[in-house]
Amino acid sequence: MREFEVHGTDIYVCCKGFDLELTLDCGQSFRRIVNAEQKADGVVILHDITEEEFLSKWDDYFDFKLDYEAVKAEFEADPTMKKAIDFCGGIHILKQDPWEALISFIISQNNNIPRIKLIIERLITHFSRFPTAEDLLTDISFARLGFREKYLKSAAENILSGRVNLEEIDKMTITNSRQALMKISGVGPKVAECTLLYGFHRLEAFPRDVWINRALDEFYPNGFPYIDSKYAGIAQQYLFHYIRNIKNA
DNA sequence: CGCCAGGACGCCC
DNA sequence: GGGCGTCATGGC
Repeated sequence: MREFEVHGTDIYVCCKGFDLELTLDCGQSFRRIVNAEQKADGVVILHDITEEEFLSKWDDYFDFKLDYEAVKAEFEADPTMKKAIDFCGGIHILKQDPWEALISFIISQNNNIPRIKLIIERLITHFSRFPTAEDLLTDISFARLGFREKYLKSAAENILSGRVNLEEIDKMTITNSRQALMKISGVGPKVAECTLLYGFHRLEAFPRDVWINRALDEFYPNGFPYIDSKYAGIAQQYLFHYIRNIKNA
């Protein structure tokens, strides 16, 4: 749980263990939408916002109200998770816009993070905003999406027709929400899971990408002990960042 | 030249 | 149900 103070147009937030840069650049988000800086351990300044904006938006975006120290304590009984948490336990799971998470993770498939960021940057530069469904139905060949272009158009069509309704998905059981998202061509189990975790903040969602599968094969040949935790997605994020970065260290 | 990147699809058996 | 080639693009 966080505490905060208002200083003019800035908000000072103190949230034990939180690491801003790690959270923003650990592969869950592909663009920076906040003007903020880390001042000390767990202390962050959010610039140019009001208290109302903090409480209605950024407090949820950064998931400041969940007690991550308690969540981590649950996972630390496992030696590999202990190492991962020591390495990157400052990560919070961002609560991003569901539409943006959906589109971003469709782009992410069989792609690398720098190029995902580049493609999203091209789209935003062209449309002067994160692309809407209508935007995506125009000529977007400039973005050089490759085979993913048709998948973005499928997403846009399904949203505009109402066949896929993000507001309804938000209220569904996770099993039904997975099924609903996968009605979009180009959305399989992994993209659906990422959309649920990072867009709908379903912290029990557990995306399995190539890195997580490597980590599971290497460290958990008999199964991941926290796969059914209500916070499995948080454990997944620690493991993901750990396995990706420890190898080249 | 090859292999890989926060996968999904279509086709095969 | 599982296995495998293919799909654009770009970095190394």
